Amino acid sequence: MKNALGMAVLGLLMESPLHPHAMAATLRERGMDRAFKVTTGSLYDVVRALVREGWIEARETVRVGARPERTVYGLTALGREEFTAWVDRLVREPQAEYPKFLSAVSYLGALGPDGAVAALRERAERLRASVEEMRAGHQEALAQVPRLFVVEVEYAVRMAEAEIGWVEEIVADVESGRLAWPEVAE
Amino acid sequence: MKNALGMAVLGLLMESPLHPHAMAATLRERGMDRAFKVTTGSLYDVVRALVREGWIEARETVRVGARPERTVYGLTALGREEFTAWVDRLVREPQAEYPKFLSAVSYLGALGPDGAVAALRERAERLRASVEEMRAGHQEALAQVPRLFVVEVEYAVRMAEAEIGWVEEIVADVESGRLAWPEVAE
DNA sequence: ACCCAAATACTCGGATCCGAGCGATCGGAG
DNA sequence: CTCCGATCGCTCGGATCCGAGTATTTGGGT
Repeated sequence: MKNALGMAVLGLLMESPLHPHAMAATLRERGMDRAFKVTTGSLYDVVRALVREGWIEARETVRVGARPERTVYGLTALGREEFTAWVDRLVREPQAEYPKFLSAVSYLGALGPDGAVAALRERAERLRASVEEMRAGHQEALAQVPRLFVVEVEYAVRMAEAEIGWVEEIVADVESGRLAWPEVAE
Repeated sequence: MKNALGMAVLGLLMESPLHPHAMAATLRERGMDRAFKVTTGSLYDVVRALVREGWIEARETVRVGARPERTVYGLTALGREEFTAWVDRLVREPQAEYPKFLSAVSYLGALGPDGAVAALRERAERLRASVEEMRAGHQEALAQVPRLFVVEVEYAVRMAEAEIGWVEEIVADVESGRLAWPEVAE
């Protein structure tokens, strides 16, 4: 089990049994799709994998009207344990991840000083917008649920702000010449 | 073309034609494998994709001794253009990404206040170690190449520091009760 | 009464990812 | 000279990912 979406599924089933379509709907409704990429295709794969591991199990398959059957899944005892173990592990151990921006920054040189400054400025602008949006959503959410349930938004905001700070610093360094531009493949 | 490893390949070929195995070796030698996940399997897929797009082309296939043939690839004119366009786009537009930690934080509640504090403390510790390591590597690198070529390490360090800051703040908030723990599925 | 948009619920297959493995060759210790 | 481990360079196939498609049904507007 690699896919973090699996964790979201376990998290939902901690509350009550559900069928896959309902899981997707609930995740989106709660805005959890900001933390997990929830695509239908993957979801069904993930559910199958969780069954294979014995962490969830089919409870019943019901048919409402003449729509496709719904298979309702529930947690097993093992699944309950694995869920917290999973969360614990991901919190404890930083994973080596490869954000696209990190890759792109490695080749900042290719843009030339002016190109780099322009692109970085635009990024900062977009980041500011997304921070604004997240903040607003967070405020709204806080009116309805305890802070603990939306604390991940605070994390996302903080990270975005740190990135903005770094980007602006680099822009300043390029403009002041503190970040020299050796001649390089253009 | 989604895979950022493709960008790394183009970046290398800006300097001179190479065969896949040499690309992997060079990337690792230069420590670029901190920005790109470089696995052999993916590399050959990526190279094939770049050929399909017409961004690189086979230049020759040579055989040294009786070892497997090496196919040497070089950039096309199109590839040259696409490289900078690619970098530019990734710098300008923040991508929605889904770091595992963000997912895990969404379920921090499942650990209980004490469990959460313990896990977060360990994370902070590990992050501090990795910052230390990055800093050391960066110093060493600066002695040999211009800052521009290792500026992505500065970014990584900055982000890690921001994360440490956030983690420590949350720990404090939990301990002081500023982050309340509604009773919840355990 | 009728039509169309949205919702319901899932399947399918192509694209991608990636580690294990493979067959060969080279360098150096004895 | 000969054996062994490291290196060379790549292939293969399973696992995963995921968007587009399918087929029905409900609901609201006219």
